[in-house]
Amino acid sequence: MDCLSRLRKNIETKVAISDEDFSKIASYFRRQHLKKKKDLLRIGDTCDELAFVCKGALRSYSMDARGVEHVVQIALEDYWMADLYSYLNNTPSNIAIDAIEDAEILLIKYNDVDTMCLEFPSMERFFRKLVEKAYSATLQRINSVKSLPAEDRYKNLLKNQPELLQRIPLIYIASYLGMTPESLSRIRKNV
Amino acid sequence: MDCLSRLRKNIETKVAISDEDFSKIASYFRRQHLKKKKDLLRIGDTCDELAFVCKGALRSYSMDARGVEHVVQIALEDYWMADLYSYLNNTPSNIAIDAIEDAEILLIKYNDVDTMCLEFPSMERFFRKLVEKAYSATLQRINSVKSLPAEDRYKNLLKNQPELLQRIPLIYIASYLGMTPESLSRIRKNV
DNA sequence: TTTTTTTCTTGACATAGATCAAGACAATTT
DNA sequence: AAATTGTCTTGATCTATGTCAAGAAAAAAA
Repeated sequence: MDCLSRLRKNIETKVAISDEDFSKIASYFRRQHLKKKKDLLRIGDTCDELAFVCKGALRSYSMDARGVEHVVQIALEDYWMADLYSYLNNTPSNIAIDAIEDAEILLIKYNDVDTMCLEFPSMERFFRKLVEKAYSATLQRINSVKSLPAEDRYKNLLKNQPELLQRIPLIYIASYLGMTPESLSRIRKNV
Repeated sequence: MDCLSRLRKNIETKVAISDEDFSKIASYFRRQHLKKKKDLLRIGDTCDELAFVCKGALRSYSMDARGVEHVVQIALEDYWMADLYSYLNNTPSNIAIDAIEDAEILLIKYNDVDTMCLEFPSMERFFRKLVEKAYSATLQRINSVKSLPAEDRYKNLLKNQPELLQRIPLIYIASYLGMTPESLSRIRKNV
């Protein structure tokens, strides 16, 4: 399936749109290919775009005082990725975004999101619902990082997002789950 | 300041509204008093309302397998609180919400949020921006729980939300920060 | 005020998970 | 195919933070 069809399908999981509206909506996006390991956003840059993953995988990560990377999010097909914090607060980003598989993405400027949402109220609704869902999932994740031992966090991922474990190197998964690769390896041996 | 004025001011930090529209918007909300320690939502119930705090303080928390409470969020005046996850997935809530200070709140049914947003596009925009901000803050929080030692998490809270430390018992703060009261006490002794 | 309950502190000890190190694979690149 | 780089595993050890216990202080209830 091509990039724009995926986008349309993704939007239509939440709101209905006409062919005519969709073609105008689509024109706000630009397509980009991102080779594995290439950056979409560097730490220190200001993020002003939102990415929709059509193919491949992106990850966002921060770096702590000792230079250790911490994976914040992993986005496979049909997921959206950005550093909202950097944009909303107009501050340099403290996270980076890169591709962990060759990726096809659609990009839209945040300013254009706002414009588009005024032009198409159903897109305003779409983004509200999209962010609501992402927000609620992230609160669940905070809760799991704080209240579950490493093994349970791994088991939950296995149950809820098995595809990640099949596609993404364990070093990234470990970091996403908030543990070291060594710990994850030992946990997997026991499960 | 009365409850509805606070609500209006909160909305107007993000979008403009006329007197006429606001009075219709206000009519979607109902006011409630919640005494300290009283529940707004119990674990296992389905959450179908969104709360705006006019006065006092709410907290949401989960309970782990051993019966230990984990504070997910603390909401002082002008903050919104709900278990979005329960509503969006129509599942029994795995978090509870109660008052940690006597509270005045405004409640609105989620279904009414959707209706209201169709009637007033600026409210759709308001909620999109509200949730965007909450989402980005929550991602930052995940990152801090995963990448910072307990002492740094405490220092960040001290810098960013000093009011919490003045008003809220440290047992809740500790849990919110993802540590035990004992650890927080020792950290505070050293800072 | 007195009593009861809740919150906070401190010490002794335990432990989940981190760190360090080294080797085995696996996947890219040349 | 060989060389290089990236990923995964395993063992030995360490450490930040948790757990348990007990008392002090503060707040709420009687």
